[in-house]
Amino acid sequence: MRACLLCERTRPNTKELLPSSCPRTHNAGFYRGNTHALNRQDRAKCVLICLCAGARRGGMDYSYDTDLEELCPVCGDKVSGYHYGLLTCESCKGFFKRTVQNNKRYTCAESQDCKIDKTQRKRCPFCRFQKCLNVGMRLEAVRADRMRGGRNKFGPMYKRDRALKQQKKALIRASGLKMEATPPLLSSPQSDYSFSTVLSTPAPKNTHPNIATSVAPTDYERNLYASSSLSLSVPIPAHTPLPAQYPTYPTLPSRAIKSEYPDHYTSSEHYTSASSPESVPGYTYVDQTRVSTSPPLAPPGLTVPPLVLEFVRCEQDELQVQSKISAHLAHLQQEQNSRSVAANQEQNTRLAAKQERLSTFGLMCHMADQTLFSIVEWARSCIFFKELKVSVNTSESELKGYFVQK
DNA sequence: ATAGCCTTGAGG
DNA sequence: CCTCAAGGCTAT
Repeated sequence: MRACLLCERTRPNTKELLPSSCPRTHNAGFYRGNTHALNRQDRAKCVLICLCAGARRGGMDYSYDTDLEELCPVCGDKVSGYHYGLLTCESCKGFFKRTVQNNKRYTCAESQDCKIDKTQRKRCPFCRFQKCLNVGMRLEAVRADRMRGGRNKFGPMYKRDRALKQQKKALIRASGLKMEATPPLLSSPQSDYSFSTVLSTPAPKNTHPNIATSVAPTDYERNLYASSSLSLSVPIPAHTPLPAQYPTYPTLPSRAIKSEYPDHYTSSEHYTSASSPESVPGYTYVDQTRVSTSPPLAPPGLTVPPLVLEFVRCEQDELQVQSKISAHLAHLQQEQNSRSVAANQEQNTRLAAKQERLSTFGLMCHMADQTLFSIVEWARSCIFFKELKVSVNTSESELKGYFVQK
């Protein structure tokens, strides 16, 4: 018997139960030989329990890095780790795996807009799987060969996402300590920068017609899309905008990996004749390690300026932004495919070719627009934007009219 | 069918 | 050797 690395209570060195000390984690399965190697979620449980019992190891506080506040973007349940591209709960992980591995097809008895939350997630597998895809779960992360263990190509993405979240936490925690000592400078109702607040702030009801109206938003989603009161959000195609049963994603020529399941989830054959074989998209994986590095962590004791905190608060979750962009690009590509087919049907006349060029140019303009809107949205979500004075030459209504129009 | 727990194994 | 995200197993 040796002491637990975390709570210093005795533990067995073989796989046997030790129910009297740490009932949820000191049991079989959480050990590996003599190493007492807990994975993150188990460590989180153990730390939580041990903290509740007043345990500390070497005076160190283990209340950080529990991730317990994170909610599954599909059903709002507690996440258990990164699964198929993003942080999800264990049940949605299993559901997604079963669906893809067994090539399941579901139908919705209602109007494909069922609410998916922890208590109702079993009701409609169609809408649940739809939501899995919409929030960004990746089909290609399900292995066709069913090989266990190891790592996939999403590792760097998970790592970077985790690092970003840790940095946010560190900044927020640092600010929380400083904020306790000094009165808040900001008059915003969201001037509480505690971790739990940032992750699950109850937000105003989403007003965007394309976002989460067909699938009821969880707290997680409400937080994600809460930044804008005007309709500046990049729309997420929910159920109807995409022709396929489930959304499709664009293929990029480099660093693109395709789902190992060449199935109906990616195909649009049932819904449109516009798709050529090469237009049936795969799934794009962007190597996040190539993206420029994030600002460094705030050293302990450093006072973080409120402005920096405000920018951090406004920053959207990277994986969510990615999935939004992917979904939108898919929609654009679908439009383009339709136009291409229309052009072919006109026997490749010069007029059709010209139309094709124009549509491609239009697509590019559209993408540039969306990029600009995203930047504007980010800027608008800062409370400092609201404090800006409207210039003499431009009335506030004109400005707002511009943004609403966009 | 679901969901929680367990095993596996590449990569760090 | 450890981590953790895959797949597998199984009670419900």
